Amino acid sequence: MTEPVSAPRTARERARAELTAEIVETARTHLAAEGAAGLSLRAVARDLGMVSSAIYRYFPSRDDLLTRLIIDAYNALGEATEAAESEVKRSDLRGRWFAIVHGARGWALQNPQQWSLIYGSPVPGYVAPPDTVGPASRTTGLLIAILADLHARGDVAARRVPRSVHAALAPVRTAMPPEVTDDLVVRGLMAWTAMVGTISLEINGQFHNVIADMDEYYDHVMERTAEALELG
Amino acid sequence: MTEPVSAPRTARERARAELTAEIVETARTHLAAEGAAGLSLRAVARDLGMVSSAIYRYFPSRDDLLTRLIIDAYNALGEATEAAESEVKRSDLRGRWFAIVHGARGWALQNPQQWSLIYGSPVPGYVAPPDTVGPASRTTGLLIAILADLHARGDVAARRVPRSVHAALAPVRTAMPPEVTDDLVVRGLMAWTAMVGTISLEINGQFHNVIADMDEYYDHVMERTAEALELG
DNA sequence: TGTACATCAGTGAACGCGCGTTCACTGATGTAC
DNA sequence: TGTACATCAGTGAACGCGCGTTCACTGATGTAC
Repeated sequence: MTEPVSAPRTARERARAELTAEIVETARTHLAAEGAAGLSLRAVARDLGMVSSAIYRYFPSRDDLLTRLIIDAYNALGEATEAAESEVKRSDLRGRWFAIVHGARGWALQNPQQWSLIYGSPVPGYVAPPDTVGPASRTTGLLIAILADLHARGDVAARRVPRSVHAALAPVRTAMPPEVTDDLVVRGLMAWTAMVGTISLEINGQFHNVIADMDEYYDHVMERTAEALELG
Repeated sequence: MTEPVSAPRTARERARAELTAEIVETARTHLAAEGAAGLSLRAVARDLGMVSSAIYRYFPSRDDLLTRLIIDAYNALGEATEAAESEVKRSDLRGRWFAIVHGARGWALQNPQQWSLIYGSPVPGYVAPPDTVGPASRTTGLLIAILADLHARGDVAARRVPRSVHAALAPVRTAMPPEVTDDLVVRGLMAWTAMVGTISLEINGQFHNVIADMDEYYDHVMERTAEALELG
């Protein structure tokens, strides 16, 4: 995922790159099984047949390993949604939306703990370093592009938004083409919340004994959300 | 919160009730500070000046204490929303909706860890016993009542919903008056998801550097959600 | 091409910590007659 | 009202476990001349 720029030359460097990858992969397996709170350096080392202190040659602390997992998770989700979205004709905004939301849910259901790592409750005592910001915005970037194209298309109703709300939107606007109307920004955020919220509630089991067939329900809800975005 | 039905008679029973309450309260404080994963029986006992094994006279295990905290959280949220909602004129459906969503967010911001306990990622290794079902449905019950009243009012557009989605809704329907249309059920679920999703994302810090003024934003989003529900 | 030195990976022992849970025990409180 | 017995709360020690991190060391790999 976040591989070094130049290919490793010496045997030592090659071995180092491979072992780092193995540590991350093993840690990811443990994460999937136990959750972030249960991730243990000693357990990872044990699985790899090394002594626990050896891990410190590769990661200075447990938190750094966690950071790596978080960045990888953002990137994996980003790749999943980008790959799906890129196969759709640019002019088909609705199709692009569905590619994103289905790509995201598919990935989330296959990697629930990784999803929780990025969209669930923060790991207690852990503070995310700024390196996570870039990967985190890959998926949201796809949605922003749709909003921009939607605005460019021009035939979108733009409701007025109160001054106070306009002011509240200032931070998101820095990541967005300035022409996009406040109304569209709000609808985009609500659509995003609907997607993330629905996926998270499903993963957390909140739809048990509520919805029998989540595939159908999700599809229908995302359909309605697309309509609210006027994706046609 | 879940106090015994009959008042305690003997000194022993009174002391027991009081100490149980103190344990729960101390545990809640620890939960607020460390999160569910960091909740420790020994730490609670230490705070109360008892030896760790003494806790076992009151709770058979850590999981039982957690269960108690979960039930209390559901009840506290239920009380917060019920209290707010009950002050609104019955015919004012829009007002009732706002009372619920503001009550919920207010409680959540004051008790973020308790919110995460019930709507966040499940505590690893913990399985919720069926006792939590009743308290869990207090707040949702308020929303269902609004949907029923909305339907009774009669002037609500009811869009057709595909057969497959109708089938997916079977479980929720068992907790709802049968006249409520599929369309309204879906809109209710989406409104609920918007509320829980927005609050959870806020608590998890996902709106950092996105929204400057969450009060304004939340209010506006809930306004739009009320419109989608046609609450007038 | 060969040698001398520097760099690095992995070891094994240790530090210091915290946890949930069990168990035999003491002493106080409650109950039945 | 007083006595004998049963119930219960709290103690203190222990079991067995796991964790993150540090440190001095060995031996292999890489680099400069």
